Amino acid sequence: MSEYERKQQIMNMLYQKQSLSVGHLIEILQVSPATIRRDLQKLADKGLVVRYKGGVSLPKIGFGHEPPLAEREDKNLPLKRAIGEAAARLIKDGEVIALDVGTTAMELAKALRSRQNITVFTYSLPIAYLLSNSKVKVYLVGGLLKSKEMCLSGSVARNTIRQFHFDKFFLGVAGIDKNNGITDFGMDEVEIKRTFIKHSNQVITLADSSKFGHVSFITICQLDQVDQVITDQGINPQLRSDLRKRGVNITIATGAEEETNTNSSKGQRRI
Amino acid sequence: MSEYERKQQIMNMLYQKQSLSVGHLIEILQVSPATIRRDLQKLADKGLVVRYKGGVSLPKIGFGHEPPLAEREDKNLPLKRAIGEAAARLIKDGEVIALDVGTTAMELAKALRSRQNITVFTYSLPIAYLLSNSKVKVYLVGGLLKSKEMCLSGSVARNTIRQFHFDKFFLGVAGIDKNNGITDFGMDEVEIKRTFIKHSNQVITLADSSKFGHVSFITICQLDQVDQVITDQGINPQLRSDLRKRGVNITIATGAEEETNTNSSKGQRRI
DNA sequence: TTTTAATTTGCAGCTATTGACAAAATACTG
DNA sequence: CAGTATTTTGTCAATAGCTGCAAATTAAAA
Repeated sequence: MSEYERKQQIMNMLYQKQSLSVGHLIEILQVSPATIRRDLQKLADKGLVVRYKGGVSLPKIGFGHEPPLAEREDKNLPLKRAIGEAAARLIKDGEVIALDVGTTAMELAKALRSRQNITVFTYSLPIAYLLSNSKVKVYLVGGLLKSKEMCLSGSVARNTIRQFHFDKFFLGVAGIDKNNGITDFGMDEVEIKRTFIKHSNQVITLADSSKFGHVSFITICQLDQVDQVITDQGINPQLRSDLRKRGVNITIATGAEEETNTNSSKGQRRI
Repeated sequence: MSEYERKQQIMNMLYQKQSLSVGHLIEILQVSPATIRRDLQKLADKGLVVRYKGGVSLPKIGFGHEPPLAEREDKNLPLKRAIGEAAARLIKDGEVIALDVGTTAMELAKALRSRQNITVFTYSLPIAYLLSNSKVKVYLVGGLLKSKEMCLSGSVARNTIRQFHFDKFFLGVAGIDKNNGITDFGMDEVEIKRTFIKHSNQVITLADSSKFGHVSFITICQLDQVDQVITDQGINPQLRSDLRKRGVNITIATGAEEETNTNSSKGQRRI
């Protein structure tokens, strides 16, 4: 078995068991301890696992488990995480929400893993996977699977959505602009987004500051159809006041409430 | 064989095996290592494969999360694979089929990865994921996500299914018995299975020999609603003739047709 | 603290890969 | 048709990468 396959298998097993001992891996993969440790070292360098003496585990943030989708690093991730956490605080017990595809929506999903009495509708398979071993009730819309984005689309998807009404829809976007409204690329996804908007009580847009003033290919909707926008501190004050003048309710996610006690005290120190 | 043909064959084999070694490719394609490596280099440049020392594999899209089902070893797996491959041979170009959840259906899905012009409907997320980077068109029904089986269920799922009609439904079961018919456990899944049966032209049951004479909790349907049963050589001849007397059309998958003709020069159905 | 276990590091052997170049096949041109 | 250019393929040597062993180091436990 090649190094690549070994790493693949380690990650697969980790997603199932959350943590693995080096000894166990030696038995399973039939290679020397040194080799396993070198593999784990490399995975840890990429941030895919957390190393501790005697084994590895998936990286943790707060309580739940870290996402399957940790592959590529996104330098805006901390911002997106703050936005996701701010968005999660808007969701009250018992609500039924709709969740868009994309990394920002994924961050919101992560923040929801510790919640209960929440129902999430989504058309994103990664988000459905992420929430599948939590107490959140997950509904997936039907439809044609788009392999690149791993999301569902088409008339089947829209028909599923039309059967329901959601308390809140959390919308991910490519661009938000005072003249051109909310824009995105990808016709299939835009159709789904519009359908969700039509069937939701409140539309809450998740957009990190890089999205402001940017215009993408397709207009999803105008600004007045959006009830609230959540973004990060990086937003240009000029843009912000422009949008506020247009009646857009903008929330700035500070991400101040950092997990100060995450990996303090005993056991499990990072290597 | 031209470079183009070689690349096609490499991709086809990859869809079946997920990863290949350079050495293996040299044997199969009968060219020098340098040539294989150049081919793989070009494929990797286009993002069609991921290169690693000693071989290649299909790129992991979205989440590098292999279904839990694939992981646990199943000593009946070779039998199930033979059944899956036999079932795949029943599927003709252009057909729209429905696929059940479970390991046997998963083997059928694996056998379909190298096909094209096939449309698959399923309520299993692992199967959808497996087929997502192939040329098969994948539709997922909507519904409530059951985290244990990673499948969709409930009235949303049934309503999605009711909108369609399928050429063939491949049914996985827990038990098949001459008196009690086809049985399974799990109310939610059984409801889905029944709905698929109602909307399919042909019902083909996939059942390894251990399932025969076994009765599970819930009756899915009687034997006369099933058009064909595919099983392995291990089946008790007595049971088999009993069922045949009842008009059940039983196919024995031998698994004999091991890759003998896969790479025999001009076999090449499609390029 | 001492003891024990896990990890890191350097080394040697092995295998895969890369790059340069020549040979062969193919396509193009007069 | 011959001759030339272009592309593809194979060979070989140099390089880089992986693995297992064992010694040295470091962290956890008693």
